Order: sequence, then structure tokens, then C-alpha cells
Amino acid sequence: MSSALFWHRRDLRIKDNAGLYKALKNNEAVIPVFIFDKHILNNLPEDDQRVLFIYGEIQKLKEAYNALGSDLIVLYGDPKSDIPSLAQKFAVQKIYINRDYEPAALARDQVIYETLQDQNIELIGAKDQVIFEKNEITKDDGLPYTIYTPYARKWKAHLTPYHLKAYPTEKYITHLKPLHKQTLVSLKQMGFNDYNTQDFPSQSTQKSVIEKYHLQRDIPAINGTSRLSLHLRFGTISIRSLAQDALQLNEKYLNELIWRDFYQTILFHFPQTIDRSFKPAYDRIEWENNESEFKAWCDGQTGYPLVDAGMRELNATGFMHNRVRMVVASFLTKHLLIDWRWGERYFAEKLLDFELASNVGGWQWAAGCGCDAAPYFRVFNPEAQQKKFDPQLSYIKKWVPEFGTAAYPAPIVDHKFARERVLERFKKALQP
DNA sequence: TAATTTTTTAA
DNA sequence: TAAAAAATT
Repeated sequence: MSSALFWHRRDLRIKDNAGLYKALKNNEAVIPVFIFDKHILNNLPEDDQRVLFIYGEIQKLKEAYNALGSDLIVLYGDPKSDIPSLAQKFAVQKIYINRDYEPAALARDQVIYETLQDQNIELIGAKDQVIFEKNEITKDDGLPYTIYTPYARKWKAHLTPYHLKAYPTEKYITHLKPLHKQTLVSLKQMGFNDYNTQDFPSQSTQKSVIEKYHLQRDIPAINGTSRLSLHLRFGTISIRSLAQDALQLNEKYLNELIWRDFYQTILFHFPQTIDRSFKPAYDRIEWENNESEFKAWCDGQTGYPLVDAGMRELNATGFMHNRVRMVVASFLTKHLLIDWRWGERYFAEKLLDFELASNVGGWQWAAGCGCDAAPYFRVFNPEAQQKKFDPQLSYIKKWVPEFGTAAYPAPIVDHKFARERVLERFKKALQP
């Protein structure tokens, strides 16, 4: 009787889980595992709401496994040593994972792969978090696409019902190893408090969010567009199920999911872009990087109400409407001439749905330095954006109630001056 | 998923 | 001379 480990990472669900399906199908006793990674957790503040979200999902997952007569083994430690030692403890020959494409995750998994190889244990990966990965969608010459539109065209041409089919883990669910329930490590033991300051959106709204997406994507006053992103980030919903619904309900939403695959693939092929511009010439830009202006941006005190509303929404809720993400990113990089990496890191710290590939891709797009980015001379006018997308001031009134009173700060920088300055500065850096 | 300036068009 | 189209950044 063959037994195996299934290591949950950013796929906190049983239903339609590719790697778990593979493990259950090919083994008779599968042991599910999750590890709270000390190296990651130690760098987070004790009130990090994402840890709270993950913890809640782990509790649910553990209960689901318990209801099936098994258990989720949860450790607080270092996967690089814990995974090999769990393999020894349970005497398994195989360990299954869903692939993760971030540079740090790839490096970690490679170390584990090599350790396991020495013990004669297989590490078996599956594609679960994207529809197409690695080299599945390439140009005719085999090189990765760096422009979204042709990538999306080929993505759609390649798509078959097979790619969207759910992996029926329930079919082999009896292949879970029967286990006694063990106590779950507490948040406190890991150095986190359990004070919940933010509401986590439910994934049950999937279809209605997708249906309305094209109506809401440019209206920041309506909550809703980013409500599924948190679940997609931690795998509490399946990308196949989302893409299936998007295909039937909303082309615009499907395109956003394709952007997600695109950025994940870009990061896989160009890992250096986590902290270097995709277009190297853009790393010659002389940024102003003014600390107090950066602080004003972070705090939502720039004197531009749409920018300030966005940043205050982010600080208060861990979300920001995507239209506003573009506006605040353009403002930071172009109006204030602050390095896109500063903004990227701030988003990484604050966004509940933070996802490295999309965040880096989005920031480089805004700064103009990314693949298929907006040309540098495309400078958003925050006032014009507000008039277009929040004409009734409903979003602004919600987050910047003092707007229009003497208590609201004057603009931190003049728009016309800033526009001319950035055009000149970027032009200078990009001269051959 | 831009904004602004310049030129052309049509009344 | 205002609106639309084109060019520029």
C-alpha cells in the first residue's frame, strides 16, 4: 500500500485541487500537510490580517479533513527541513505539491527536491494555480510572449474544456490516510494576535461578481471587483472554476484572469523583474524619492482626493479598487517621481490579495518600465480620472470626508508642473 | 485601461 | 469658432 504526503501551500482547498487529486489517485494513504513557514511569518507584523485569513482557512480545511476521518498535519517551522522529516516519519516515497512560480518558492522547492532525492523520495508537482504555465503559451518561435494582446489571443485559441475541468478529488477521497485529530498550533504560539480588524469577503459571491464585473470595474464607489482576488491568492477558490464561469458570463473578467496567467508566466521566465525593470533603460531614471512625499502618499494626504481615497481605503481595509490602484501608482511614480519599487513594497505589505507576479507586473505597467507597459508619456491626470470614474464624489466622500473643507491639504505637487517634470526626466533617462 | 496640444473640418 | 480628428508627449 503506497502512502504519500500532499503539501498544501497556496491551494487551501480540497475541491478541484490538481495536486491533491494526483496524490489521491495514485496512492492509497495520502497525508495532507500545511506548514506555517517561520521565515515568512517572522517578517510580518503581529496583526497581519493575511495570517489571520490563512489561519481561518486552515481551521476550516482541518475540519473538512477531520470530517473525512483524516487530519491536516499543521506545523510551524521550516519546510526545507520539515518536509523531509515528515517524509521519514510517515515513510512515504512520494510528496505531491502544486507548483508555485515565484523565485523564492522555486528556490525553496529546489532545495527540498534535492534533499528528498538523497532520501530516494519523489517530489511531484502539478499545475493548479493557473490555466496555462511555463511554455504552454509561446510565440511560434518558442519564446515567451511579452505582449499581452497576442498572448491572450493564443491563450483563448488553446483553451479547451479539458483545461477548465475540475479535478474530482471526491472520487478518490477514501484514499486519505485515516488519522487522529491533532491540536492546531495557535496564532499566539506563532507570535500573532487574533484580533480581526478586517472583513474577509466570502467566495460564495463568485458568479454575481463575475456577472457584474464589466459594470463595476471602473466605479471605485462600488465594492466588489476585487472580492475574489483574496480567495484566488490563497487557493480557496479554483482558477478553473473561475475561468469556466468567466468564459460563460463575462469576457472582460476572463481577460483579467488571462492577465494573471500572463504575469505569472512573465515572472517565471523573467524572475529578475521582481526588483529590476523589464526594460533596463528605465533603471536609469533619476527618482526624487522624497521620504516625506512618500509618507504623504502612504497616508492618503497628497491633496489629490482620488489618490488619497484609494490609499485610505487600502490602509483601512487591505483592498483597493483596481482603477484606483492604477491612479495611485501613476501618481507615485510620475507625479512624485518615487521609485516604483517603493510603491510595490507598500502594496505588498498592505494588500490582502497581494500576489507578487501581478503586483510587480501592475507597478511596472504603471511606471512604464514593464513588458507591454503603458508608454511613459501616458500620465494619468488624477482630477480627470476622478471626474470620469467618481463624478458624484461618492467614493471620495466615503474615504476623504474632509474634502472641500479647510482641513483638507493643498495638492502636494502641481499637476502641470509634475507632468512636465516627469516627461523631461523619463525622456532623459531613455535617451540612447 | 491617458492627457494635452495642434490641426482639420464643417457650419 | 466649436467640435472632431490627428499628432504629440
